[in-house]
Amino acid sequence: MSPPAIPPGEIPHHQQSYEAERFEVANRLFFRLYQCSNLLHKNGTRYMGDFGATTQQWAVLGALARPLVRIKGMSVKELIEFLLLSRQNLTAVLDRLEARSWVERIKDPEDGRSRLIRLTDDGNDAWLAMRGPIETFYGRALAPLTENEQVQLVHLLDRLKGGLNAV
Amino acid sequence: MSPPAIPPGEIPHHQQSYEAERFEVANRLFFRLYQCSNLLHKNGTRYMGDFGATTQQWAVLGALARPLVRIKGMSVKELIEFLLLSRQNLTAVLDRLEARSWVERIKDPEDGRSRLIRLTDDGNDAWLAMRGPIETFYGRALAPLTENEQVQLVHLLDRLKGGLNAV
DNA sequence: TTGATTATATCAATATATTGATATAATTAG
DNA sequence: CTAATTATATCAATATATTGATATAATCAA
Repeated sequence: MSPPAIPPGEIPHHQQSYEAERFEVANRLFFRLYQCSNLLHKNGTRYMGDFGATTQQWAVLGALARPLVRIKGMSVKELIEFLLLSRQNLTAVLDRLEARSWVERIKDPEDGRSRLIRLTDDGNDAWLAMRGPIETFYGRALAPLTENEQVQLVHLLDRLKGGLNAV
Repeated sequence: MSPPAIPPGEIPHHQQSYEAERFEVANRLFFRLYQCSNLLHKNGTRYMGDFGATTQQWAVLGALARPLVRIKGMSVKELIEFLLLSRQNLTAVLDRLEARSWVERIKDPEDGRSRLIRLTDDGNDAWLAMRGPIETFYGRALAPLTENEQVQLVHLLDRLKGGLNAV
């Protein structure tokens, strides 16, 4: 038997549905990402209620609380590249954190143009106090996933981040 | 040989590092989610530049363009539960979409209190035109993942959504 | 029918979040 | 030394995004 003729310029039916299926998977993937992000910010901020903090401030404090950064601080440019948000937006978040005395802007001894953002002692205390609710949040949010699945999800999100960055 | 004695009230060292490792995985997972979400909105909106639309409007149009919804429309309440954002926020997004004549609010024949949000013909045309850039965006963003990995990621995000919803 | 509930809308306050334009100061390259 | 670059900041406009309080109209339960 010879294969069925395909009219020129027309996409075979099985290939059309293949393309459609690929789109459906991608669409579902990004919509789930969208939903998870909405829930992360909505419920995450709720968990930070006792501190009057938001998930954005949580992210900044978390970045600055890392062992090596805790002492040296981090430049605005580094924070922007790490958190992936705009300079103007980060400035506003830092202003609020500075107004609460949770972070301070100090001069970079190695580059006069640069200013280093550093956690204050108050900011460090706040971060340590937040760790409790954050651990509870993590535990509950990740309850449906095994430890292996969590590691796997981190790897996949890592790759997705690379793709989204190069888009 | 007897096992080493563990001082009461003190957590054994190997268990401490286990807990710390668990937290690290969770922390990395949610930070990757945070970064991916930032990139999705930042670059996604850039891809919608020709239409002057945002990722939020993209999400709403996508929800309303689905086969069964296209004709009947969707109540505000259903949209809120689907998109997982606040009523006040959705109202503002719908106001902008209505001002552009991309959606319309019609009375629900089955419930006088409810109003159905429906895509207009203009809105449907806009959505169809957006499909091109969206497919390009999806293709590039998912380039680092195999088809199997994409399906797997959808499943894992599905579970994560469940956890985040119950948190 | 009265009363509670439900669906939506609106107003206000606050915090993100983007792009674009402009400004200042410090470093670096020529 | 001069000029270009770099790092940050600021102002403006617009679009999300939240909670809380208030209002209106329709449905539903008693």
